[in-house]
Amino acid sequence: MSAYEVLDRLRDGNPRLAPPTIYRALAALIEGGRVHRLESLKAFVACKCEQHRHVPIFSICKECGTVEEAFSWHITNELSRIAGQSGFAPARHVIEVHGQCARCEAKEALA
Amino acid sequence: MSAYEVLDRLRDGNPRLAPPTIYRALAALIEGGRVHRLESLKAFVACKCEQHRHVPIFSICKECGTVEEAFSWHITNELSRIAGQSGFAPARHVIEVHGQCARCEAKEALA
DNA sequence: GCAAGATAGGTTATAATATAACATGCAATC
DNA sequence: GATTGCATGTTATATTATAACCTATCTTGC
Repeated sequence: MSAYEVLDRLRDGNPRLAPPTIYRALAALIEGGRVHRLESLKAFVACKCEQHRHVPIFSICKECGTVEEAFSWHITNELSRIAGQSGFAPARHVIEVHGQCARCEAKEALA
Repeated sequence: MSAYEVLDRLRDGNPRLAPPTIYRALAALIEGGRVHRLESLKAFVACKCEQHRHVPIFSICKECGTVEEAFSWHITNELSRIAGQSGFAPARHVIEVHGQCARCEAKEALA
């Protein structure tokens, strides 16, 4: 969902709502780990995990737009290690994989 | 460099240049692997590698904006494996690490 | 209680990023 | 030379995001 889609939805009940309000709310939710920003889509998703403090790995279907959230300490650590080789101190990871979900692949195979 | 920074530079020699021209050129360069888009910065970098067909891992310094490009088959494969667990077919990976580069850390330690 | 400052959220305006839609020109083909 | 197809130019606008300022509420010391 883009920030402006959120805005449109909330405007139904609250017609004076403006973009900064949305962006501030999203910033707070992201801060708290309840929402993630999908950088490559300029969009936002609710965090689906119980534990809101991991590094998320997103699989994004280019057909239907469905987003799956996964995580892996192994990848997070390995990524920190590689980035850290030149003395870089990692603070935030962005990991997104674009492709096609199982459902859309099946659909395409039929056609 | 943002698309509009590129535009401003090229406008010096070519005042009628417009955004779609820049975006089309960038799209072609990205297609050819000569340029990458930094999704989390809405910016573009020239690919510094000889071999323009790998999956890049970017380390982005939040102080000075310097971007380092690395790669790792291990991470790429592991990421494909994890995304693929639910039948997802990976096509494009976005891997970006934000943090502080060695130089900026040193500078901060002095201050 | 009340003035002074701090803080959160509202509001207006605009900046920055990106693309749609249409126009033009040029080359290849017939 | 007309026709068609493609690349690029051009205009306009859509989309995403933030700056700057305003207002109300809360807070702390007096």
